[in-house]
Amino acid sequence: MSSFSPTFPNSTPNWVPMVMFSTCSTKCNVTSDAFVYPILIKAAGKCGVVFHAHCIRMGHDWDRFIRNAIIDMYGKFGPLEFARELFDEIPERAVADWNAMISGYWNWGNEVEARGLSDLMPEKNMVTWTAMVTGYSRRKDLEKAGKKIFDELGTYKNLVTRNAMISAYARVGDLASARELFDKMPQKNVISWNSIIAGYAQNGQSKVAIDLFKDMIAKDVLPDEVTMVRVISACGHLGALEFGNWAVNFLEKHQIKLSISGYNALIFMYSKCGNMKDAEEVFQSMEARDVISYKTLITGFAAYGNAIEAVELSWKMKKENIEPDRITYIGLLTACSHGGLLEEGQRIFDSIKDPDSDHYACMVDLLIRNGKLDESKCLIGSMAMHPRAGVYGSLLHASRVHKRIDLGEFAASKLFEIEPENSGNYVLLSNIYASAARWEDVERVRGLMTIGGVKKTTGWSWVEHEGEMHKFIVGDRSHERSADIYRVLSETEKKMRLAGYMADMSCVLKYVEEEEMVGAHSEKMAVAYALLVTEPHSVTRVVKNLRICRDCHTAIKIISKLGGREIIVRDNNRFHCFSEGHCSCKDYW
DNA sequence: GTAGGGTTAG
Repeated sequence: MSSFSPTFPNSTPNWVPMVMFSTCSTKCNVTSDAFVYPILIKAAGKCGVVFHAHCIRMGHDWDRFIRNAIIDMYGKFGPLEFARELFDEIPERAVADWNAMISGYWNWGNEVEARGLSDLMPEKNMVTWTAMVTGYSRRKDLEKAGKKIFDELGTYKNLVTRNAMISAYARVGDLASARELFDKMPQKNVISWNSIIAGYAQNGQSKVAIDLFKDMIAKDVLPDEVTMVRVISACGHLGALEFGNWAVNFLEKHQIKLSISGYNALIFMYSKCGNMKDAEEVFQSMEARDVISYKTLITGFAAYGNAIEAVELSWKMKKENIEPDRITYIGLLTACSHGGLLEEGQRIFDSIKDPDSDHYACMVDLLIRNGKLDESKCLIGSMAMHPRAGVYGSLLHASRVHKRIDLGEFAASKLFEIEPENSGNYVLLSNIYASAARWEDVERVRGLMTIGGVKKTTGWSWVEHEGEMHKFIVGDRSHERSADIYRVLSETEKKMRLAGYMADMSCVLKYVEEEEMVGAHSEKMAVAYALLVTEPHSVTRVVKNLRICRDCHTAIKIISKLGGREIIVRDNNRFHCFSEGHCSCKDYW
């Protein structure tokens, strides 16, 4: 962050709204300069400027271009009916008019009208096909109707349609086809790279996305903002702060300017990496913020346990007249839950107009963390909709912590119905029985898993070192420093035991042999590796200050270097900052 | 000299 000084190049240039305003105010009394208007309207659209331009009067040859640009604008920003009115008034429609209208329908998710128009139009071109392919892939509906379009494309294959197909394949999760098409392309441009990088990133393969980005650089293709947004976001998902900082330097070096989404990606990356100071700095430096800026930072604070900051942000949001959406509320409730703000959480929950199952799950979690297990069961009972897995998941976890077998059985029975394939639920229930020494029940639950053919998912974890990601899989010894890792692991265990941290150790090391918890083994490998490459001699000191948060026992990840007496550990989506024997979440054992 | 491809959130 040190050398990072943001500007806002993509804020709307002043002249655009001015010209737009004069266009409208003169009732589109176009002059011979009218040919610039379609370009200006398009430019305005790219900047997000919407203006009222429904008053077009035809009187000039160029007006059909203006009208087309306006249809496009309404198609993007609404109201769509205005676009349709203009479209219906056209006596002789050009292919471009049909295409603009069809894209408008797809933008608003109206497949029926989009398809209807495409069937009606007398002649299609490449643009029509591209719009249709993209439309179907957005609906994840390539199988039903889009495949036919793919085949029909035939002679229309060019750079743009291929790019559209790559992102279409990626959007429906068919990365193999996307990659095949990408590799075989006679020409590529930056959008081809963006499409394939986005494809991997969207499908949870952030590492491949970053590797492709490295390829791209090596091939001297200059990335643009969209590439960087994807790469920075991928760094966030991986917790790869070193490479993320490299990317920030790259932005500066190549003078790639960021818009709001670029800044949002930076907020996301820094928050995910536990670097809330820089996340907040980016947020503060922005000239304009949207709901994503807010919810990303709120979610970051929530994960880090800074409930007050999260709640204060929601007030600031109100002042800026930005309406929280459902994910913002999830972030806020999570923050209250992790920060112990029961009343504030309850107040926020009550203020949600139409709470969904996820909001209930957060609320159940909040009640449980405050010891209100039976109240949470009541809340579940009061739900108008069918509770999703997360709702019972919170209850099941709490039942283990509070040793409430009755509630655990209740939650597990529901979870076995909703997601019978999820091995974690069986493991948790069997652990609940085990902690009460009810071995017959332990065996019974394991039997259920065998009968149902439920397989434990393979645990894996990773840690970043010098810009490279190291992946560890349960039972895997293929890492080049595997011998060292196991040595550090066993030394750590001994030192922890000598230091008298048996209880904490259970979370980090107890299950090395048993591999009881999903992923625990690989997480420990990652921890050991982090110790190995950072400060191998400070293991004892770190261990002395370590307290394990009750949520950490499923997954532990060190994402920062072990400097001083502070250690930042990350589980799936939450940070725990331990120092002096305290955890930032105030939720440690 | 219109229209089509890539963008952030639990």
